Amino acid sequence: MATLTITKSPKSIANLADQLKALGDQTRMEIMISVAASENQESCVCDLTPGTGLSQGTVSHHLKLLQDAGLLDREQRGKWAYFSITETGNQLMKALGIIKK
Amino acid sequence: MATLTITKSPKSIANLADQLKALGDQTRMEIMISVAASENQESCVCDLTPGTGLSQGTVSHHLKLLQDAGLLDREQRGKWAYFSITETGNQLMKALGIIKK
DNA sequence: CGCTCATATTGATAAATGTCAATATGTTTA
DNA sequence: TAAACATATTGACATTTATCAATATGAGCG
Repeated sequence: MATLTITKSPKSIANLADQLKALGDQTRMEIMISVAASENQESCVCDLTPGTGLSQGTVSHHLKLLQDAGLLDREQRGKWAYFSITETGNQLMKALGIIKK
Repeated sequence: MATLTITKSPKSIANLADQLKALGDQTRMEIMISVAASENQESCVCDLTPGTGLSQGTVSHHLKLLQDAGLLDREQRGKWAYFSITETGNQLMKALGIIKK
């Protein structure tokens, strides 16, 4: 027998695979980092769009994917939609060593 | 400024995104776990195929993707090709809490 | 209320991905 | 060397994905 132990249930494995799928994309990874690195750990679409070189609609689409994966939260404040890293997202980014502390 | 620190270079970020993309798939995640959990942390295609419910060719394809992402090593021994988790793959699986120790 | 601004959605399109069946490659064995 | 076995590759196909331009939605403001 192997000395290691599988620590996750099939369900959480599937869930994790979904999260990794969301993060396993250059654009979305950059978005997550950008949000994490921004003031108050939150950004609106208008802040995120320029850095990607993509259209506003496309960025909105990626944000939705990250949101669906449970990695980003969305909050509407006035005209702006603010996206912030969820606790899940934070844990994942930390576990991967992308962000520290 | 955010209190957190981005700890990776753009290049290693891209590299990590590639690894996550490889792991962010139910089938490939199961393959990785299966390899990790197997005797000597290695498996041949014939051992891995039945569990997936997929054709031999398809499993071979997924194994190649995992290999290309640097998560699996391949070693030919006689007629069999043995796949084992690379150090990189091991670190990633541990970081994600999929395997322990 | 009508305008403007920020974001979301839609429809279209091209590219990437997952899959299989069939075939090719490479290795051992008779 | 021929046959058998394990794996890889190829070609085809359906599905998913990334993307944009255009349009819709929704919120504040004049």
